[in-house]
Amino acid sequence: MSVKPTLASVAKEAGVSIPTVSQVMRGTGRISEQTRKKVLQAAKKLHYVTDSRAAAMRSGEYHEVGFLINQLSNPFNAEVISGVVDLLDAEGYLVSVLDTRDDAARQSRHLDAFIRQRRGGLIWVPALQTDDDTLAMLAAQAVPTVSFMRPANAQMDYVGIRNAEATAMATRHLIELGHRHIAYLGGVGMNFVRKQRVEGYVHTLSAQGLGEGIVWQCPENKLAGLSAMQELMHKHPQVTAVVCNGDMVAIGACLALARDGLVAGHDMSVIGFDDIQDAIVATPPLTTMAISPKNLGMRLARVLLDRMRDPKAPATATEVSAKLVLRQTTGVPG
Amino acid sequence: MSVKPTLASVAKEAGVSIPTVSQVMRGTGRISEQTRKKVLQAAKKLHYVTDSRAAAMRSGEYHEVGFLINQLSNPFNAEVISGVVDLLDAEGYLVSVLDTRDDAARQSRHLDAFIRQRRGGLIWVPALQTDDDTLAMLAAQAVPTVSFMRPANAQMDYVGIRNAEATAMATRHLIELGHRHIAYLGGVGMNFVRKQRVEGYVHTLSAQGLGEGIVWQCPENKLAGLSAMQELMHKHPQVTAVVCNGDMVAIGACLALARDGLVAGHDMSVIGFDDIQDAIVATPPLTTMAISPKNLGMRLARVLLDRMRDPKAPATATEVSAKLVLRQTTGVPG
DNA sequence: TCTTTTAGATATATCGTTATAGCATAAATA
DNA sequence: TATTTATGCTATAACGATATATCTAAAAGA
Repeated sequence: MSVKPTLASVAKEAGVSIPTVSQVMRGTGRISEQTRKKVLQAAKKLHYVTDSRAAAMRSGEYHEVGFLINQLSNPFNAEVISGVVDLLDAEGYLVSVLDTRDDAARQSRHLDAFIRQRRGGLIWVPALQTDDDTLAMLAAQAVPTVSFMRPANAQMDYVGIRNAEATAMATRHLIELGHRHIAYLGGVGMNFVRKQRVEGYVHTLSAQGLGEGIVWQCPENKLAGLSAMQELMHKHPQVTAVVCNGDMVAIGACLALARDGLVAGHDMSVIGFDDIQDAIVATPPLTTMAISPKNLGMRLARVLLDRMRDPKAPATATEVSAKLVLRQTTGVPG
Repeated sequence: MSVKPTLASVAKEAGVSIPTVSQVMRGTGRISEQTRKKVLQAAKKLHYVTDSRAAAMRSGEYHEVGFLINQLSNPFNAEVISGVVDLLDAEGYLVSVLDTRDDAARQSRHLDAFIRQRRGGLIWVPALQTDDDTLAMLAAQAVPTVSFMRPANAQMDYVGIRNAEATAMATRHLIELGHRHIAYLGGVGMNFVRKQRVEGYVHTLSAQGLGEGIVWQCPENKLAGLSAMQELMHKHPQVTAVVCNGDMVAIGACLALARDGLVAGHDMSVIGFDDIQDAIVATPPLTTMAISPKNLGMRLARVLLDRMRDPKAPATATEVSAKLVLRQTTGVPG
């Protein structure tokens, strides 16, 4: 294997100076057609590729952004990422994804490494337990940053979901179907998103005089949803409907029903959140609060682009609404 | 927002020279305890974080690696990634994930951007239609690279799966159960992985005098698996068992059966590949050729580490075996 | 013919680090 | 006391690129 090609080696190969090569590569300055060809040929021969870190160091222009996500294995997130990448890719940015797994220590390490790389911008879902030191560090670095799902503070752009509105809508839907004992299932701890969602659920219940509700925890995956639903049914047999924190949990809940020979939408109503691809092929197909993850991702990307172009503009907060998508897991109480 | 802190600003704050700060930050050289404290305090106050690009440029040491994956939304890949990250994170490397979506043009753009960043290492699943130019470019850059799933060429390390062995095992299992009309379902085009898997299937069939088999294409997701299975059953009603290219397709196939009121493992045997988490909670639970994705990821990481430590060592090829995990989607012909 | 303009290239400084060598001052040795 | 050695810090050059200024030769104008 040869050594990495640099401007210097290309310049030598083409018999010109280093700045000349630099100008040819970027299409700036006054260069004769003859020299241009000579340089391009040499660059091609040596497989020259610009060292963007060295370039960025001098020019101050960064075309790399990072995306710190809290759970890479969640298909909803994967689709958001694809939306972000689609738009930023078209604008000439490289998007690198890092998985924090919602662990503050891991996030801190990743964030440190990210800052060390001096990328152009950052999108992140602040991990649970994110401490003030981390926020102070991030602010000190002056990196254009957008918070996703969970707002970090008022000085930082934020893109998220109207969570309370969505769960209120879901709960209302179940009440209108005639349900009186509705539980909330999913999510762990009282993080921002879950707090909002639970609030929307609780407020709607109490506004209708249906008590304080039943709130049940579980991690965001199918297996956890399955066993949580089993426990819930055992402890609270009067429940006839559940609002779920996410589709994975909702699908898990439906699996629990199926194991007991029950049918979702008939014996028990289940409503999800996210509208992941699995929701459509689930049996029965899942009624859910739909977010278009791809659009959400593109919105995120646009906010980040705006921030990078104008670092001094006031911070923005963007919230998108969820839409109730009726499929077959909700119905009148059986 | 303040300007980004540098060694120079910390040096000024602490009243010492730039090299002194550099030495304190890295714990090298001879520094008095007094100066050390002074510098650390100044660094903390300004939230100084090393610019790793500038550092790497001088020292030649890179602690960032990239992972170009062909499908981020596939949970199997997500688990492989988590294995890679776990090990490399512990060794002080930052892993950035890029999604090529198996598109050669997108891969080419990402690879270019990656090379421009001069990272320390690369793991990639060469996209379908990867051209020789791309390989030549990569070779010219002298970046430690490991190919995953699909070998790029003999000069490059490779970590993958014993595909033919696995599908042969799967096919043999079905034959032993008494099946005589076994189809192969899933995958698109004749890429390396699919070719090997189909070969394992075809050889086993013909060795048993069961003809050439039926090979059916479809993308690696549940919905595609569902409709492909419907078509397959319509065109080839004699088929009683299918070997699938992946669990997503297998689960989709089971959904197709359920829609027709059929039961996998009884009316039709289905065997998957990967053993993703969904395989366990599928109804019925999926029989599959299991790979431990996390271990695979850690293996990958170790090969990359070895390569980075010794760039001149001969290229290695590592293949892991799949294990038949019996659940409920295979049984005697109904 | 002499000056001015312009095209086409290059010299030089710089970005934020690290590596190497060097230079004081204090301590240890002869 | 003179010399060596160790300690603690700094000057300088480099990494690979870009920005700015400069320089030469040819073309255009006076």
